[in-house]
This record gives sequence, structure tokens and C-alpha cells, in this order.
Amino acid sequence: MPIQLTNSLSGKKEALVPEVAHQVKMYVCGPTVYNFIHIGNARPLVFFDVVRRYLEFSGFQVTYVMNYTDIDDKIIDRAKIEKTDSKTITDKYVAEYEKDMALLGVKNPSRMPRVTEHLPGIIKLIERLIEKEAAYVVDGEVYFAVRKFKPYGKLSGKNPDDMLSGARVEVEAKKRDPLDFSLWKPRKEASEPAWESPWGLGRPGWHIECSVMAMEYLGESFDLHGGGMDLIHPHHENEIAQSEAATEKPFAKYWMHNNMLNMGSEKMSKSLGNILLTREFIEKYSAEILKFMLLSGHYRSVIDFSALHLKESQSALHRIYSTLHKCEVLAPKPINPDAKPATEDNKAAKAVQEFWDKWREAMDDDFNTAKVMGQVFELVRAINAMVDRKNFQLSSESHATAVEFLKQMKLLGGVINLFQENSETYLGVLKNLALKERNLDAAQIETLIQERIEARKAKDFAKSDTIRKQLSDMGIELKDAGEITTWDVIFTA
RNA sequence: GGCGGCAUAGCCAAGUGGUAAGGCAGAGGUCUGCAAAACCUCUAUUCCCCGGUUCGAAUCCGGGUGCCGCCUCCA
Repeated sequence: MPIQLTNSLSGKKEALVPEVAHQVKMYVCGPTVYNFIHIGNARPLVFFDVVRRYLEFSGFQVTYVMNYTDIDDKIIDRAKIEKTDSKTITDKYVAEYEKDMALLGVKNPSRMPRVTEHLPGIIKLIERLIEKEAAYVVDGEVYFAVRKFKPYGKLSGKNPDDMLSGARVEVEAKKRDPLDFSLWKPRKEASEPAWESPWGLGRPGWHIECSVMAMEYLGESFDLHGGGMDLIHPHHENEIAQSEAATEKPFAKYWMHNNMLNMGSEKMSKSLGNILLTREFIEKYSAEILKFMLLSGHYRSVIDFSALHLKESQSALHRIYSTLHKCEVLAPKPINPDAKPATEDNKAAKAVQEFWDKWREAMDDDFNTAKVMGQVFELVRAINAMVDRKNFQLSSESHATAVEFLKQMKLLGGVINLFQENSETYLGVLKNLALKERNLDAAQIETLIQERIEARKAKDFAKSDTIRKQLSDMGIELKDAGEITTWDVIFTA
């Protein structure tokens, strides 16, 4: 069964058949490097990394290109604010972006080219378009002639004739048609970064860079182009127009678009100001929860970010890690040769066995990570039923299941970029984050717990309960498993 | 105004013709000194509304309604 994906170009699910067998060439629009990224920006970063990982896992050799847009008005503005030059700004935020990628555990794309390194290619492509009369020059500015490219609108479904009515199309006297967009802009101020070109000093427009960099590293036709849904028009539509007008070949065969992340039922965006920085989120709640939230919904659905949603995700993810933890503890323990397998053992063994096919089937079907999460929880329940039953003894069967469970989860985790952490570490990190947030001290908690253990031994339950109440008021939850008492931090929204 | 997308329980969320996954929250039970955790059971006769196609629809078609996105920089 080949991998199916929803192609925005056709609006339908299609089988992924790359141009060259066993190789996928993919391009995803990267960041404009003038600021830290917010968690909405993290969505395509995390999702397309999963796409790449799953393709590689499925045996494809993937060439993954993600660009840095390091020429842009906002960069120039930012440089003014920080009283420095564009290069300093872009270098800084490229480094910060890479830090965020590392924190998210996102694999480095095969290439991360920058626009400033591709001026010759950009100029060459613009010249090619002018030769073909798909573009024209007016006073040092080069425009793409949208009407010359007949299929314009094939990705977004927008008809050029409809686009003018009621739309906010910028009317510029220099343009032959209001829909035409800029390929090359002349320099306005001496302080702006600018490059020599046949049309004078200036810089490239926004869209042309992606066409050039994609073609440079992937060829004039390649397999998969990704990005956020908000880029469909005009950015991706324009990429298609420029590229196909120049090469007269299909640009990308498949287009995939992730939906938005909303905050307060509006798109999270820098211009609206309703943002939460990826860095802040990770410091406060961990990267794991962010990834879990992003992958718990289908990539084509809107995710509404809220405190409640966050809390639910924390609890849910905690459940998975607790089960991983149980099995990690069990794995090195000696097997009881007298233990006989119980019904729960058989059920769990079967669940683990079937898991492998199930999650791959879900991933084959348009990268349905949300469905995979459901499957994970079903498996978790089966494992819990085995491990937590009364009089559990580690039979060779249950031991094998626990070990296989860990193995399968690591395998899946390697694909969806989750569950890679040692559960002890993960749960510990969560605790520390929560303690820090509440200004609590772990040593103090341990002391109280020790006192309670003593009280319980002495059957002084009144004192034991007082201490437990005291801890619960601090947001600490106790779990007694026989002689052993562990603790957790209660999540708050 | 045009073009996309979405609408499933208190909340989050899978499910594109065969009779509603999963998670969170809640209720009861097992376990426990009592709890918590875990497990078991329960919690949408019904999938925004109205028509239609079909033996059969949350799923397909037509018409509404509502929300989001894009048409300006945006993942």
C-alpha cells in the first residue's frame, strides 16, 4: 500500500509516486529570520519533519530543502529598531531558529539555503521570464505578468477575474495589471541592502526566492512542496506561476498544506500579537507537550490553543510516559520462572504485535498522526492492564511484551518525534518545571514524604493524612505502591 | 464580494457508504488504613439544520446556517 496524501493541487488524496523511484525531493517554506518563532510557526516545522521521517522510515531517500528568507522589509525594519544591519539580524535569528529546531528535536533538513546566497540564480530566472515576456521592467522594477500565465489560480482555486472585486489589491500605476507582482524591487534608501542587477541596484521580491532555491537543489520539477495553508495564495500560487512560466514544466507534483494554530479562535500571528514563542513554551512546559499537541490533531485541521487544551494534553501525555516508565523499570528485572501467563499478558502481547501494522497504516493514510495517538492509548491500556493487575508476576511472556512495547514505542517515536526521552528523565523534567513554577523545593517535599512514611509505619494515619493534605495544597500528589511512595505534581491550567 | 477549509459528547479529537476510535473531565466498582495511580463498567440512538440519492449516510448530492483562513506581511 503506497503512502496516500492530500494534494492541495487536486484537493484529493493521491498515492505518492515520486519521479524517481525510492527518492523524494521535498521543499518547505522556511522562516523569515527577523524574530523568534511562535508555536504556530512550529507547526509546519514539526509536521514536515514527521513527513520526512516517515518517508525515510518507509524506505525513501529524502532530499529536504527548507529556506531561510533573509531579505525582507521586516528584516530591514528590525535592523533599524535594533540599530544594526540586516546581516546581524538574520545571522542572529538563523541561529535562534536552529536552537528551536534542536529543542524540538527536529532533524536538520538536507539543506537550508539563504536568499542572499542565491542572487545570481534569482537574477537569471527573472531574465528568463523577461525573455519569455512573462515579466516586464518598469523603472528598475520587474513585475510578473500574471495574465500571461494562463493556469494562474490552479492551486488556490482563485480566478484572476474574480480577484479584483472587493479585494485589497494594491493598485500601482507602474503595473500593467493590478494582479502583477514584483520580482525585483529597486532600492528606496541607501541604507537598504541591495544587489547589482541588469535593472539596477535592488533586491528580489518575496516569491521568486523559493522558486530559485527549490530548482537549484531539487531540479525544475520535484515531488513535494509543503507549507502553511496561509501561503497558498499568493505565495505558492506565484511560485508555480514563475517557475512554470520559465521552465514550461510542472513545478511540484504534490502540495501539502498544514492548517493554522489558533489562539483565542484567531490565527496566531505576529501581526495580531496573540503569540506564544516556541522558546517560552518549551521552557515552561517542555517540547514534548508542544509536539504532542501539534500531532494530536490532523495536520489539515485547525488547532485551538488554550490553557485547557494544554492541560488535557499534559495529562494525556503523562499517561503514556507513566506506562513507558513502568516497562522501563520492569525490563531489567529478573523473570519469575514459576509465573504463568495470564489473560492480560496474552491480550497485551497481541496488542503490541498488532500495533506495528496499525500505526503504519494510519501514517500511510495522509500522515494521520491523530489516529496513531488513539492507537497508542489503546496499547497503553493493554499494557497497564497487564502490569497493574493484582499479584502481577514477571513471566517470560509479560517480560517479552514489556520489552517489545518499549521497542515499538521507540520505533514509532523515532518517526513522530515523540517518546524519545527516557521516561524517568521526562517525568523528572516535568516535575522540575512544575516545581520551579510554584517555587517549591524537592528536598522539602522528600522530607515531608519521609515523615509520612514513618507515620504510616506507626499506623498514625491522622498524621499521615495531614501531611498528605499539606502536600496536596502545595500541588503535590502522592502515589503509594505498597512500600514505595512516589509523587507527582498536579497540573494546573 | 470571490476562493479555500471546517462543523462529531461537558472539553479535545479520529472516522469519505455498513451502523459512532481514543484522550481529558465526570459517575459507579476493584485495589487501598483512607486516598491517589491503575484496571473494569457507564457517559453522543446520534454526528450544525433542511431536503435528496441508496437496502443502508456522520460519510455522497442540493440548499441553508455558523466559525476559521486567504484575496495585504503571515506557517
